[in-house]
Amino acid sequence: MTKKNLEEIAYISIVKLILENHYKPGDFLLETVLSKALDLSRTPVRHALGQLVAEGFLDKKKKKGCFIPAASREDARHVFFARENIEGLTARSAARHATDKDVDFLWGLIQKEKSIKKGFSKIDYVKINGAFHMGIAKMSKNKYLEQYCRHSFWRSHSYILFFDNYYTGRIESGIQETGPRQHIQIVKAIENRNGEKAGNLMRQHVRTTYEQLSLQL
Amino acid sequence: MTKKNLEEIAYISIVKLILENHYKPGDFLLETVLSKALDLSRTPVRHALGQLVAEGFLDKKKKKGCFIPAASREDARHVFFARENIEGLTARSAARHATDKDVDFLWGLIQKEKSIKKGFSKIDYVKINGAFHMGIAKMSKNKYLEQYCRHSFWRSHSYILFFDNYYTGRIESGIQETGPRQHIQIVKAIENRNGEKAGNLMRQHVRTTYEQLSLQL
DNA sequence: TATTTAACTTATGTATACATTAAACTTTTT
DNA sequence: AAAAAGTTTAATGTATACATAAGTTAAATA
Repeated sequence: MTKKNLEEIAYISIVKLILENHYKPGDFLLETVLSKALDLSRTPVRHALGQLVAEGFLDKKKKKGCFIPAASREDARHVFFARENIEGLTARSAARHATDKDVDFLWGLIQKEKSIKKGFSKIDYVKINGAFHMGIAKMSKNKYLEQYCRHSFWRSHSYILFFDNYYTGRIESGIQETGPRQHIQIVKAIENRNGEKAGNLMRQHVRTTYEQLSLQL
Repeated sequence: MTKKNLEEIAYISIVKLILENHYKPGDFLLETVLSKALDLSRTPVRHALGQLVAEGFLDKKKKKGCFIPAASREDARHVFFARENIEGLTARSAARHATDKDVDFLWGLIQKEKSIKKGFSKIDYVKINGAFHMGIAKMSKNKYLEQYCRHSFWRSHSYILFFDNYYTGRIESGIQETGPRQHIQIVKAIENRNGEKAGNLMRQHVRTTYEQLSLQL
């Protein structure tokens, strides 16, 4: 891996903080505070925050600072609607462009997912789930779809993280069962190079996620 | 309009330079050169370039600089594929959420478009076309779709601008005729709140644009 | 007391000097 | 002459001092 500069370190560190749920919607991420916390000067921190704003992961108030975007039922509906459709497209494309190696990679993730089910670790689950969805996005071999997919995936995920009883077993018939099962079906469709089916299953999968989540919103 | 700071001025100026076709794919946009040209310090210029990279409008080579992304037939296919599908979604959503005022706004653009047809000004055409597509994106009332739409629209547009005989009359039966005609049909579908039709027409419209463009790639 | 105005605070916004490094160039070595 | 090693250069990358303005608190006025 190519040596990282401070801007990249700042970016990664801030994303990590966000993903680890250090902030809630509306919270400010101050340059001054972050630069002290990360032991960097303001310059790379500011640059990283700028990226996150440009990418749409943070909002910004002029002369005031960057903050976690407001969460609302309506916004959640919008993200998931976008995500459902875009991931439908990426899955369809993936089925058409995936190599055998790509398919193997997905089966590997499924295995990992199964092995986690018992000793339930939320962090691992999020990681594997992310790898699954981003992996398929990548297999679409279309960098635009991949970009939009990454964005809507992580934006939607912030809801899942924020309402984090999603993963903690409070939902009895929830993600622990349906998620992995749907993942398997999607991989099967991709393996069979059945684009329409893969797309529809993925759409259904994202919608399921949304429906389970929206119960708690 | 709220007073702009230098970062915003830098951003707008650089976008303007790109849209006015000062660069071709592969060209570097150097901080030092731009800051001299725009009479700003490097700081806001650097920030603006960072935004454009984060948004995916520029690529970046570490320690080397930002540059206009490479153009290729394959990349064009990818952008237009993404754009066709996303704009299909925005148009469908727009038909469902547009107010009467929104529809009036679109008819207004159609009028302007017609009035331009004679004394043919490329700049005006690009502006109105942009307003049309972005207007519909906004009417989807979904900021995620709008964001992805804006991105794929402008990325695809860079092909149109680069191969700029697209607008200059070299294409006999080209955009001058089909574009406006298709725009009218789309607005009609939106006016009738027919989402499916609006979506399909928009997809068709984007595909037509691509097909006419790809003749020259 | 309510309301405007003024000062203050704090974090961003900006300029600039200096550090670093990818790539081009030059020299040396085989 | 080709390849390797060393040098230069030209741009980005970084730290920091200072400028500015949004938001807040305090004072003055009606």
